[in-house]
Amino acid sequence: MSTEHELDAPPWLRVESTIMATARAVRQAYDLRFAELGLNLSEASLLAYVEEAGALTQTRLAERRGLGRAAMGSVIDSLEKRGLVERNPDPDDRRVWLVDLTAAGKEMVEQVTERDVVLRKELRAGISREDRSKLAEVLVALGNNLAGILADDE
Amino acid sequence: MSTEHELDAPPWLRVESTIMATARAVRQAYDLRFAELGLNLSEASLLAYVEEAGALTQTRLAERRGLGRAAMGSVIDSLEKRGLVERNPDPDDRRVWLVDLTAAGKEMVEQVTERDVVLRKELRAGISREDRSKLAEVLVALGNNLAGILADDE
DNA sequence: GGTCGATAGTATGACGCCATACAGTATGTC
DNA sequence: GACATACTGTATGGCGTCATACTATCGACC
Repeated sequence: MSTEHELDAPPWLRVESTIMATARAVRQAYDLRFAELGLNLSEASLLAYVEEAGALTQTRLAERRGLGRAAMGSVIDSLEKRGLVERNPDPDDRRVWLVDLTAAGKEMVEQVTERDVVLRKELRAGISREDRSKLAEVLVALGNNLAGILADDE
Repeated sequence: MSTEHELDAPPWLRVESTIMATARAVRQAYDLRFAELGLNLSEASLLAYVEEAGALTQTRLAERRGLGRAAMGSVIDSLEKRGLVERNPDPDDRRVWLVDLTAAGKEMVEQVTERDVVLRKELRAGISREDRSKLAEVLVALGNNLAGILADDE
């Protein structure tokens, strides 16, 4: 099996490294495909998320998308500059912004989705549904172990 | 199945995001455990790799560890400053350095390996060998698809 | 109703990695 | 041998993310 060497290799060539390398490649591939739209992966995915979830505060968005609040703020900044997203005040809490799509943002989401569908099909080539399911399952288990380690050690 | 939502969720919550989040957590966990040694993951893994593979040029190291040459250079810089690694000239090629461990570096590798063994055991908790094997296999397949995409689009 | 601890968003500085451009060196060709 | 081409390592600037510290605001308790 071609992956056997991955598992029997010393730690530094192992699954952990493969995960990180794959993550970098995923980002590159999405960035490449979204470049025509003037977006990167973080921006495109936030647009699509807001369309689905509706207007949310920045902290909620950060939590759900797995980013820090500062990082989320800067993604929103750049989308706002391009007029794809707007910050609306929340009448009940003057600390927060409710981030929502503009009309231009809604149009952009369609472009993003089109490209995403194509890219995902290419990524899935030769990988069965069960394989993908298993991948997610094991990654989640790994993530849980990692969360425990990070929490325990403070 | 608890991961089902991952796969049926919109693209932005899917396997790709999980991969990237897991990659970040892996880095954090290793960085945390190596912090006592004054090392981060990149530095520790390079030390261990050099011990295994012997003295190599920076470009070879970069290729095998999946980094760019510039990034590899700066990892070596910081290890060299701490006296864990040394750059020796290659008598046959004045362009290159042969990067090798110092005596202090060899001692450090033992510390690194100890901690790595412990950490890997924790990471593997509840994940069978077949699961890990499958994980690597699917990640490699995904990586190949990604490499094709990145190459095709230039 | 004032005060105090929590929370939202922002500013700043750091890190790891990348891509590009550059100077020095090697190698193959005429 | 001279020259063009390829390759090594480094410098620089950019990107995305994080951690920390700060201000403004909320909510609860005296």
